[in-house]
Order: sequence, then C-alpha cells, then structure tokens
Amino acid sequence: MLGVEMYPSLALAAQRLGDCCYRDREPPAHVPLYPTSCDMAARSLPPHLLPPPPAKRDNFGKSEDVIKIELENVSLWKQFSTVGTEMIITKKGRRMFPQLKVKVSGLNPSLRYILLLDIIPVDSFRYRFQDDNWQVVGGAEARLPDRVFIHPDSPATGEHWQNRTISFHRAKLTNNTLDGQGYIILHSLHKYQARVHVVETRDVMMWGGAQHTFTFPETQFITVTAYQNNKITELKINSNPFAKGFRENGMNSKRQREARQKRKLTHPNQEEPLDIESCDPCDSTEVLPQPMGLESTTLSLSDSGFCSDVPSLPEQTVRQHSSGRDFLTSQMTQMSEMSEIPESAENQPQSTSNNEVNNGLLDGSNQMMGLSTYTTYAAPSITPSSHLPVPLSEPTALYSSLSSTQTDLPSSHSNATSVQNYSSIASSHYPTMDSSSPITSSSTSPHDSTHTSMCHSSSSPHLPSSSYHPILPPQENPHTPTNPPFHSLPQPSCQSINSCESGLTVDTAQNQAIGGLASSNSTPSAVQDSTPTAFPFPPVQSSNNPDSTTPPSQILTQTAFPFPTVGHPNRQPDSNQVSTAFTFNSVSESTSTPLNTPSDQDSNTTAFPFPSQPSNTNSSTSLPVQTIAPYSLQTSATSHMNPSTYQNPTNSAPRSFAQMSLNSINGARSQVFTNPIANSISHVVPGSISNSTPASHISYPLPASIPSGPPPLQNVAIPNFASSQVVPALPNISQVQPNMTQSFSTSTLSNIPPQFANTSQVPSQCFAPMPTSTSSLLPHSALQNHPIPPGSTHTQYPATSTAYAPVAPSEIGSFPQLNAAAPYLTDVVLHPSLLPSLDNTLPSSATSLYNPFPSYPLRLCQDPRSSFHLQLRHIYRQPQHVHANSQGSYLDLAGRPAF
DNA sequence: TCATCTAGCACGTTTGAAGAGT
DNA sequence: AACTCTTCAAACGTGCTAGATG
Repeated sequence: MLGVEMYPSLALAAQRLGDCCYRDREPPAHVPLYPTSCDMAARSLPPHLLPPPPAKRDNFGKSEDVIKIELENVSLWKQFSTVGTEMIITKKGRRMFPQLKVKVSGLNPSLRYILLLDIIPVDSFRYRFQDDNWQVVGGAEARLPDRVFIHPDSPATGEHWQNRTISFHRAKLTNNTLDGQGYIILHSLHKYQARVHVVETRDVMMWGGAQHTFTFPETQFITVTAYQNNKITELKINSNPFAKGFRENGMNSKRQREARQKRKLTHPNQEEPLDIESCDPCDSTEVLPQPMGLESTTLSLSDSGFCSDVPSLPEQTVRQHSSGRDFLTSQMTQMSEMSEIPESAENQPQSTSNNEVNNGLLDGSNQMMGLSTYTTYAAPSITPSSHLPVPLSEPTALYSSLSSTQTDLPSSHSNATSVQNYSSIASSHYPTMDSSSPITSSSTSPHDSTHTSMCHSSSSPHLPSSSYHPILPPQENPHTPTNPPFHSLPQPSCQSINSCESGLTVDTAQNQAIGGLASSNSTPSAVQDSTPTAFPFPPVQSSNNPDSTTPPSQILTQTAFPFPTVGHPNRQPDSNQVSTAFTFNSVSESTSTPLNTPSDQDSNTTAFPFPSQPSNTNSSTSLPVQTIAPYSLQTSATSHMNPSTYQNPTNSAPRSFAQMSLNSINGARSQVFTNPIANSISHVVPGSISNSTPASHISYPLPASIPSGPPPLQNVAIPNFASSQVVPALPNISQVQPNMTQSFSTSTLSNIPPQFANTSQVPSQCFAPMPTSTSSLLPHSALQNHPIPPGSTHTQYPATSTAYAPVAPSEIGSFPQLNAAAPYLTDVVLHPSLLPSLDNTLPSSATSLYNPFPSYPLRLCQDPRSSFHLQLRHIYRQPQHVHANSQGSYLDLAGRPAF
C-alpha cells in the first residue's frame, strides 16, 4: 500500500487529509472513519471488515482465481435494453431502475473488497428520441466529473460479498453538475454504461489490491429528464414497485386519472371505483422458482423491496397490463422465448421482507433475485450485443472480468445465450496475477489482456445472468498489487502511517502478510484515507460498447482495458456474449454503426435500441464527435506517443501532459492520481498497458487557468477550482473535445485522468471520446496498425506509478489516462461516508483548510515519480450532505485537490 | 414553435421510531 | 431489562403534468 513516507510530498497532505476528507453522510456503521493511522482504521472497522489474520491472507490470492460477477436481474435489464433503457435524472437525484444487482463469486473470503459503481459515457453523442428511435443529434457535452458510488457495505470480506446479492440501488443519478450530494452526475440525453468495480482493500483507507471492472452491456441507458419512449415508461411502471400507483390498476394510472378528471367534470362528488387488479408485479415478489437450473436458487431481497430479480411479475405484469403496447407484446414474446424469466421477478416489485433475510442483499435491498449462478466463464467475446441473442429470460449474465493476465478471449462468446461470461481483467493483479496474469505488457496487448481474458460463457446456455469473470491471476494474491515499486517501497507499518498524512496509509505489514504479496505492491494504491485511491477505473469504455447498442458486458480489469485487441472490439457478435466490453470493441462498432440505427445495436449488442454511436470511431462517424482514432492510438500507445500528439487545440495538450508528468513527478499533491489499481495493473501488465504504469503517475492537468507551464503539482493547488461543480466552468473542455461526449470536467476530472483535470489542458484527444468511443478509439485497425506498446495498452489506468520509473513528460501521453480510453477512467475518491470521520481523526484545523465548497470527495493521486510509486493523493472534499447512512457513498474524482 | 427541463402532485413503498406484548 | 412484534407516520421513490426555459 502506499505509505506516506514514501511520498514526501504527501506529508503535507496528511495534515490536511482531514480536511480533505469529508463525508456527505455518515459513514455506514461498518465503514471505517478516517483513521489517523492504520490502527485507527482498523479500530474503526467493524470486526468483520478487519483484515483476516495474516496466515489466512497468504492464501487469499490463491483463492481468487477468477472473480465473477453476475448481473442478477439481467432479464429485466434486457427487457429495458431491448426497448432502449432510459434513466430519469433529476436535480435531486434519481435512483436507477432497473437496479444494478450483481452476484459476485471468486473472491477470497478472507480478503476485503470494495465494490464500486460508476457510470461512464458510452459514446460522445447526444441523442434525441425521434420517430420512436434514439438518434444521434450531436456531440456529447463535456464530460462531467466522474463519480463513483461505493457500495455501503464496503469494505467487506469476500465472503460477505459472495453471500448475498449486491445491489447498487441506492446510487442516484443527477443532472445537477453542482451536485453536492455526491450523486453520479450525468448529462441528459446521453448514453451511459454502468460498471462495477471490485477492488481489493484492506480497509477503506487502503486500496490497492487488484481491481476488477465489470461491464454489463445490458445496463447501457440513455439519460432523460422525462421519459421519451412510452414503452420504457410502461416497463418502469410495471416493474418498479414505487410506480405501482401508475399501473393500470393503480390509483395514478392514466385510466384512473382520466376517470377522475371526468368524474370531477361530470360528477364532482363521486368517487371513482377503482378496479385494482392483483396483478402487480410487486405482489409477486416472491421468488419464482427458477426454471433454469442455472439460476441459482438464492433469492435475495432487495432493500428497495423490488423483486426485480425475481422472475416473474414484470413480465407477467407486462403482459397483463401492457396489453396495448407493441413493445410489450414484442417483449412478451421475447420473454416467452426466454424460457426462464426467473428474473422477471425483478420487475416485480418487492420482495417481501421475509425474503430479505434470506437473500441478504447487500444493499439491504431485499429484493429477491433469481440469481443464476453461473460461474461459467463466458468467453469474453467482445461482442457487444450479447443481449440480443440472449433471451431475456436469462437471469444473469456472467462476465468474466478481464484479467490482466488474460485469458483468451474467444472472440465469440460461447453462448449467445443469455449467459455471458467475461473474464475480468484484474488490473491490479499483476503480481497477483498468476503467471498468466502477468499480463505482461505483451500480454497486455489489448487483445490479450482484455479479450483473452474474457471467457466465454459457453458454459451455461441459459445462464440467466451474465456473469463476468475476471480472470485472475490466480495464484497471486489478488491483493498484492503487484507494483514492484511498491514492494520496493518501504512501507511503513500501518501504524506508522498516519492515515491522515498520506491518507494513504499503507500497511505493508498487512500486505505482506496477506499474500505475501509484496506488501506494498499489493496494494499500492490503497489510500487510506479514503483516499480515493483514486481508482482510475479503466474506462469502461471499451467495454462500453462503442456501440451504444450494447456492449457486451464486460469485465474489465483495469488492466484489461488495454485494449481490445481482442478483437472484436468492433463488433460483438453476440449480444449475449459479452464482449468484454472493452471499449475497444465498442469502438469499432460504433464507428460502423450508423447513428440512428438501433437495429445495429440491437443486433450486435444487446439489442440495445440505441442507435449506435456514430461514434467516435475513427471511422468516423459522421458525428461531430472527435475522431477517435487518435485517441485510440494514444491510448494504446500512450506511452510511446509524444505528448505533442495530445495537444489540444485549445489547450495545449502537451502542457497538460507535461504538467501531468511534472505533477506526477513532483508528486504534486494536486492532482495526480494514482490508482492503486492502475498501479497494480501497470505492474501486471507492464507492457500491455502503457498507461498503467505511468498512468498512475499521471497527474491531472492543471486547471486551464494555470499558466502554460504546469506548475509542479504542489504548486498547483487546485484547491478550489476543481470541484465537479466547477465543471461547468470549464468550457474549454467542451470546446476541446466537442465531440467527446464526455469531456472531462476539469473539476471533477473524475473521469479524466487526474492529469487532465484541467479541462483546458486536457487535450481533447486525451480524453478521447467516450469510452465506447474509446473502444472505438482503439479500433482494431488502430490496434493492429499501431501495436500498442506494451504497457501502453492500458491506457486507462493511471496505473501504478510505482511500478514504473517516473514518467517523462513526453511519455505522458503514453499514459492511459491520456489516452482516449483513459478519459473514462474514473478517479475514485472515497466517499465521505466511507472515510473515517475526519472530524474525529483529524485535527480541527484541517477542516478549516477546506474551501467553502461544499464538499469534495477525497481523491488520491499517485505520484508518477518512479520513486514514488504511488502517490499523491488529492483529496477533495465534497459537500457534506447527509443522507441516510445506509446509502452508499460516492467518490468524486473531480474533487478539488486537497492541497 | 419546439425540445427540454423543472417543480409540484398523487400514489405507493420504505424506513424507523414508538408502543405493546412476551 | 431485553427482545420481538405491531403500528404508524414521515420520508422517500415514481411517473405524470403543467409550466418554464432556451
């Protein structure tokens, strides 16, 4: 893990860490507050969260051969995706529906993990619903700060996560760029893709273990402030218990409303009799027997009480209620086709409380879920469209995360069938990664890492859910990050380290104990303080399908990101099959796909109704979007690339890079983020992901305001500007990357690699268009043409700085972050809630340091310096809004730098 | 004029406190 | 005193709609 000591520059930070950290909400009971030291952290952690005894840990890594995530309510998601999922976003924040529920397997029971949810843009386009179709109408708006929702149970042991359905239903989406709640900020009428990240961690403060990213193509959606497609509205009403009142039987149904109005008009005094049917899906919350043997019998109750997972109602209800609607019928037919539908239950509203107990959804959601417990690996075919092929019925899709190590990806998914397996790439696993893992750079070649990793789900034909399996480096401890540097780095004992200081406390001891993994390495990133360790999540992009349509679910370990060599980035054959989604794939696809043609999407991907992105792909999309190609190249080859390449018209990209590099070098507090993961990844796949190593180092570009020369990070006090809120302020970005849908907001930077934090500076290219686009960015051709330098491939990961020697500014470009793909990397900042209460641990003074800004989540940055393997953390504070503790915490990458 | 967003509404669900019972 | 169960009200989640905004 990271030790403050390691980074002198961080020392300052320590003092301020407290300040930096802020919690919007009270941390969940289990969530440790900001400990001043590791010990503190340990104390704060609930017993179950505490790291297992060393002895056990040794075994940990071994246990995790493959981390698999199954999307439990796949069928429901598919139902929506076939129509074109729309997610309402409001200023106050709106939950997602369908909820994102997953079942994780392959975790080391003893190790602790943090589960995160982030949402990345699929492409760089803006959509409009016309003629019953979503059509691209222009370039996406500047990308907003990425925020990550940390599951409230985090950190928790692998056992904990594996024993229940994990629901992210508490995550909220907002279109309020100034949101202080920590909600995930999205642009309306843009297409996004949800991703789930599994990060090993000793505790909240120390992240750095292997990271696995899982993308489910079915979860792509277009954000709206008001539903555009009636079909979606009906599906939501029929599936969401909270909308029960709007069902045909409900008091708020059109029929009832109209009747009321009529009555009022005609018979003001009368009341309308309501005919309420018992059909509500909600009622049917019970777990339906899952037809498929595949489906696991386990039922989980969702907190929300939605039975979404439960097979059943939705479909039924739909049929019953939605008599009128075409889509319904169509869906119905589909559903019927899907033999299983166990998931239909999802639609059903709530599972009874009773079930909850049994299910134990993490979120507290009690919803019952028909999990399909498929562990089978799906070959990570890149095919985006996994969905289509897959019958809705399938409960879950399995995806294997791409392990850095890499599995092979069979391009095609084994089964189009519902099950989609993907191997996740364990970014972090480097070391951990098994032999295989070593995703060496070579392996890193996009293909290798990503694709290869992907497994086919072939196994179960019916797998309900799509599971993703990250391919793990089996042997190694997952934990062990692998960043060599880390290892080398002296790691202070946990105690020694003040959480406050570094925010990065590193337990070397623990680490070591743990997997024997290099203590340090293993968890490079772990930031303690909540530091967000900033995971730069690999942009899902790749995974995302460029095609809006549906990227296959993909699991990306960060390492995985590398690209898509896999292949097929472009087109994913089966909807079901998840392409690992790597952005890459999508990219190509996107390019190909015409804007509006939903069909394509459908066909390829999950049948996602959404028009394929015009994309960014180089190919070009007609769309205004930026050309992706450059990005792709960059991403892939980032390391190699010259900074110049990145130049932004507006802002000289070069600077950004330079700055970044500088920052990193300096260990500037400011914005360099190191991703633990990235770090690990880098190690793992040195070559493969260019970024990985360096990337980690990459600091975010200073704010545009910053004069040309990027000041050393330290100098750069980014303090205020950057809050995500600031984002709007950054016009440049948009300009720079007009096309890019998601230009990064400076403030947030969340997505943007830290370095790019400054919008102005960020080279448009760097931010390559949306991930998907990114994928597109990395078209195969590109890949082929431009072999990704080892290491470079990972563009997305900022990776472990530690692993690599300090990056020369020039090299910066190589960093994943810089890469197009990189843009999507979200920096993870620990959500305040997760953070130990600073108040307690930190000196009051620290607080004063903070800007008036409401709050920024903490952010950790890694120091690019070679010497520092990790480092910098930037802490950001988010407004403290108190919400229910129970709600998950959000990390905001964009936060201001603490220093 | 159109597309989009917002606030308020009504309905239903969820949550947690308070009270009663064991 | 501790625990369990029930009740109930507030808070929350949802889609709808009219109006505002650009």
